[in-house]
Amino acid sequence: MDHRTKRAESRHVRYRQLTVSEQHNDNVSTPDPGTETVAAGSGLDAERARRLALLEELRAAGTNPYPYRFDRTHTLAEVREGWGQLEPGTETDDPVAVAGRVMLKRDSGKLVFATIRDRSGEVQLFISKAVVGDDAFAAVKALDLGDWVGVDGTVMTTRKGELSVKPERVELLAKAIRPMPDKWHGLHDVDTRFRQRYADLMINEDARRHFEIRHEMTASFRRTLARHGFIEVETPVLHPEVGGATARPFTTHHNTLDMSLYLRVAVELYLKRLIVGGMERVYEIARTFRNEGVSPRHNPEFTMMELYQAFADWTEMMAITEELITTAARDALGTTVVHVRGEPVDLADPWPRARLIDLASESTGTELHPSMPLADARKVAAAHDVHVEDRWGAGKIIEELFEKTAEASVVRPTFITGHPVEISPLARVDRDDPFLTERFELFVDARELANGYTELNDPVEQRARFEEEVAAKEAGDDEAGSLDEDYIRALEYGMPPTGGLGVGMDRLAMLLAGVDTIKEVILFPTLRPEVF
RNA sequence: GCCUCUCUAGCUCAACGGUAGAGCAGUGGACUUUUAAUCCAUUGGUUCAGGGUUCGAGACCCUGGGGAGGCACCA
Repeated sequence: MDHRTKRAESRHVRYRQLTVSEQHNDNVSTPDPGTETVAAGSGLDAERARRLALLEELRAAGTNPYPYRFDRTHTLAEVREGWGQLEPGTETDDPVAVAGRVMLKRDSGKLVFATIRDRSGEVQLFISKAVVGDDAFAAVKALDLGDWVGVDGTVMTTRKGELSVKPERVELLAKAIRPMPDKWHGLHDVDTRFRQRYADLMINEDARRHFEIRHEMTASFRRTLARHGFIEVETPVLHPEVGGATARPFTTHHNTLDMSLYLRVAVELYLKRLIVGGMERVYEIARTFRNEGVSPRHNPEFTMMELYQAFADWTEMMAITEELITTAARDALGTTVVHVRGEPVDLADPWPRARLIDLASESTGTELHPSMPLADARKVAAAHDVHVEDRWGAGKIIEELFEKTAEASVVRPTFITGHPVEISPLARVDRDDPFLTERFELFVDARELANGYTELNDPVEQRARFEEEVAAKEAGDDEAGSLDEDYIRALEYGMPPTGGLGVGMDRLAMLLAGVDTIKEVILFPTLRPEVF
């Protein structure tokens, strides 16, 4: 048996039924207690009641206002590609089946113009009463903005040259019960935009564009990493220990195992276990959770791409950082030029490198180095109004000084390098300076976008560094990690020389999309629950 | 967590302390090449919630709630 034929027939039947039911439209004034009460008045409730009543009429006439499928032959972009060059006033016999949401409707008596949109674009429907017939035309007139329709018709252009599909049949694919946001002004209320992302996406072109860019960026990363021989892996989200980053975790509990678990704050320690195991090049695009503040640059859950490469050091990590990001810009935007604070920045230009201690020294006017006496470092901090905890060493104080005095001026892409050992418990000591590490952070527009280093693979030294963290935690630092015995055991099996990198995907998406709040690149940002 | 701002019709926005309004959407009507179609008519409100001041509160004050920005913390 031929399903396709049967389906086409049944669609036709449904359509005819729909048009019959639409004749009820002429009868709204007919006494009908139920309809009368719901149709009275306006406002959201009345509008929903009106459309729900319409649904019941369709169903009563045997029409399903929510049919199961529609077979389309062309996306709207494909229609535009195929027939975009038609001269004004051209009629073709080229058949297409297209589907989309009704975005605009212009009723001019015996003609209705409707703009429909699918994921790929918009095309106008040119619906003629003479072509579709009286009943079907009434059904078209009863369509609401926001309804989904499927159309069989031919391609044409109007006298003014507007590319259009001239339907022979219009099938309702899904009835909208709730009105769309304003067709001209759109949806501005930020609360509503983030809570009802579906409404935001249907009406705001920019919102759709941000997430297309984000998708292209992520897809580009995967392609670049594949070219370099990296394997994508998935490691636990639920961690028995906190580690891999200095951050406050979310805590949860497993009932059957009766154990506390933490939502991961990083994937670093798991990925390096895989390097120990010999996987050589691994990465994870990892949803990560930090129980900290919410701000235009911070969401409690966010996405980091972390990669680890055996036999590489930090110099290779800087090179791949540049390649990943410039390629992603090219793939997502078609250009490597992005805008930072209104100024064009070409990501393809070389990214300067500057040592963190040099920038901090420059901005404070004092030579700073983690080997300096603690008292001197504290003096500089006091002079710059930087709060200092008793347990902090000179390295941590220098980092604070950098953040307070120098970070804001790093606007163009810059690798900040050479972080003090004290603030880099997993990074390897600089081969030329025992107080610094072979580490870098990429800053753009004063925001940290990436962080990478030559990995510490000496299990004895790693244990000592962990013990310092444990001491810090006991001294009251609730962001410090704990001692991960299993990770030390892994290192004891031997981890090859390794370079590692983490990239903040949300922040990179912000840079590419040219937005200044992280909520614009997270589909469903964390919000307090809505009260209904 | 603190400070500031903000919340009015489904959406976008008005309203000096003095009868809550407009545009869009909706409803009824006209129109066979429109482009946010246009034209005529028209429905629609617990002004976030609860108190208070006042002859009178959308507006002023207090408390609470949502959101935004800033600070703190972080990526």
